[in-house]
Amino acid sequence: MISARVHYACLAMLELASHPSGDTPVSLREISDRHGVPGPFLVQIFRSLRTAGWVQSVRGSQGGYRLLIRPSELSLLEIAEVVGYQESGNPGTGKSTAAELMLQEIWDEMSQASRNVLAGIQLSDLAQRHRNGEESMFYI
Amino acid sequence: MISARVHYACLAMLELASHPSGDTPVSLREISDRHGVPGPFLVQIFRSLRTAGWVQSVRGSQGGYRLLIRPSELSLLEIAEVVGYQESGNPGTGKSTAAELMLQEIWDEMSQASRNVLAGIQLSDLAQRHRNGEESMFYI
DNA sequence: TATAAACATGATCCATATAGTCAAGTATAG
DNA sequence: CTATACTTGACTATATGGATCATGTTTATA
Repeated sequence: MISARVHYACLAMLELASHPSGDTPVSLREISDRHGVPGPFLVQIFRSLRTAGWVQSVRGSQGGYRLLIRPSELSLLEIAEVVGYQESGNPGTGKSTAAELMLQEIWDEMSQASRNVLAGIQLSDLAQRHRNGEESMFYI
Repeated sequence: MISARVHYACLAMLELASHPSGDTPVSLREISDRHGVPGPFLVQIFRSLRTAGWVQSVRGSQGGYRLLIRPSELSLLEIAEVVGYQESGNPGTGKSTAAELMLQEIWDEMSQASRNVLAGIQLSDLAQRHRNGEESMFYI
């Protein structure tokens, strides 16, 4: 359902958001080591994050990435989408029986339901929850 | 998001549910022709539906399939699952950072949200909606 | 009883997307 | 000037889903 790409991307952004800003940037190596993320794969993901303008790359020794955007202004849905969440719409796009259209509406509704979950969680929520251990504090 | 398999399966069950019971069974050919469903693919799908015990096959000439279950007792989620909706769980199953577990919960919640949509629609709802043209009458 | 209509079963193929890799290059701290 | 680390672009491999084929079995009906 959720691709590894999206999973890693959110993990990475959370890592950046949890890092004291103004400090030395976070290297891919750190993220790659801390969680089991395959190194070169992270590179691909960060390319997308950088294109989106959310992170800044610092080249050279002691380089890495810094967060550019306020974590409260970025939802998980936005992150997921920028690394390729659900490019291709649902099936059946093209034919058209009454029955098929009806089903199509349902698939859309479904898709919307899951997107709403992601849309409702900001990166800042994630970071806060992370700091406070594992207590569930989204819907308070 | 929704596979063609699931789409076709729901379409097929709707077709059976819309057919006067006690009448001659519905042949795969009819379904295949009416909507653009590739013939031999339907065979695969009906194998699952039959194994689930929801349809009865009638072999020989004039054969086809009959619905065995009450449409009000079957949800779209059940149909989707029997033809292989979301066998494999979300990614990350195996590792375990605090951050990863936290994300995992979110993916699960997401998955649950979409499943709830399907779980909330019975085959009978679908059939009724189909009869009454295209008016939305799910949440009344 | 012969034949055509249909389902039954199992194997197989192909296209696409995703996960993951490689290599050559550039920038920068120390 | 060297090690570290990002940049870019191409590339491979594996799994999944979609779709097909071939062969066999059952049964209505002419």
